[in-house]
Amino acid sequence: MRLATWNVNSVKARLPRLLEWLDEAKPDVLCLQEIKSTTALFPAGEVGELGYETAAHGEGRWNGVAILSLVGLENVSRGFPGQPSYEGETVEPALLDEPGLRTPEARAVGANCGGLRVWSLYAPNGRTPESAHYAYKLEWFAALRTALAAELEHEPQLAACGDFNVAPTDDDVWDPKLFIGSTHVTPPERQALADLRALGLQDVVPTPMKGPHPFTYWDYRAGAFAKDQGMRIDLVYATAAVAGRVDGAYVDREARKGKGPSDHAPVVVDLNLS
DNA sequence: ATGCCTTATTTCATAAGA
Repeated sequence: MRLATWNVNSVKARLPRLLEWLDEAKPDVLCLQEIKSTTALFPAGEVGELGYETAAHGEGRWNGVAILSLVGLENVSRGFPGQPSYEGETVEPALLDEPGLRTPEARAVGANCGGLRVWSLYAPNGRTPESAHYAYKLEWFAALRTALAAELEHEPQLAACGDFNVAPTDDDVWDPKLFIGSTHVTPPERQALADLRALGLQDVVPTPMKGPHPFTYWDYRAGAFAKDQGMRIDLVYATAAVAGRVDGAYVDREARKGKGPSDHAPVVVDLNLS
């Protein structure tokens, strides 16, 4: 089974490249993040022509996740139990009773695909360590840990894939000195990843294909991709039963090149599942 | 040090991303 995860930064803007990539890489299961589309407007018909079933979970302008599968798509979960809503200082108290405002953001969708329990996850950015968004990010990870712990009681083959918005180590950012004081590298964020690994999930580190670091994200600005000034924040966290069946894993940096790319590259994991 | 790009939207300006 070929499993992949890709933050596409708008499925609408990326649709030609998504279809091209599906046709070329032929993942059996693809987790998408930042679809920036409603569930209804996801181009399920277009990917369906390539044989993919779709489980989309979107909200419109921001966020949004999906799973595409050639090998079945069952027990779809939109969001996870206990997933927090953002209730930061930017929400007017008088609006807190508005329907929808406190609905959890579309940051998680799960499904069973060909014997594998798959999650497509888009962690909150956090903005700055002082921000309410940062506290929300840590709450989100804590709730995710609880939800995954419950599933792991009965799902030995599970892969939590997506844009975790945390670089696990200093080797996962192009210049650690420049990230001092920034989100994505703080000890509490890295501890949140360690807490997920403590559930028995293993970080499936991909091969970079070029250069020493398997970065998965490069800023659009300042020629960051050409200078390989990136970060590894798109991760596949797999149970031992899955991680022990990895035949290979790589970052498809070709997908970051050319006209109209996402700022993230896909991570591809080949599994030899029983 | 923001914002050297890019996206979507209550669009010709803003919010957000990481």
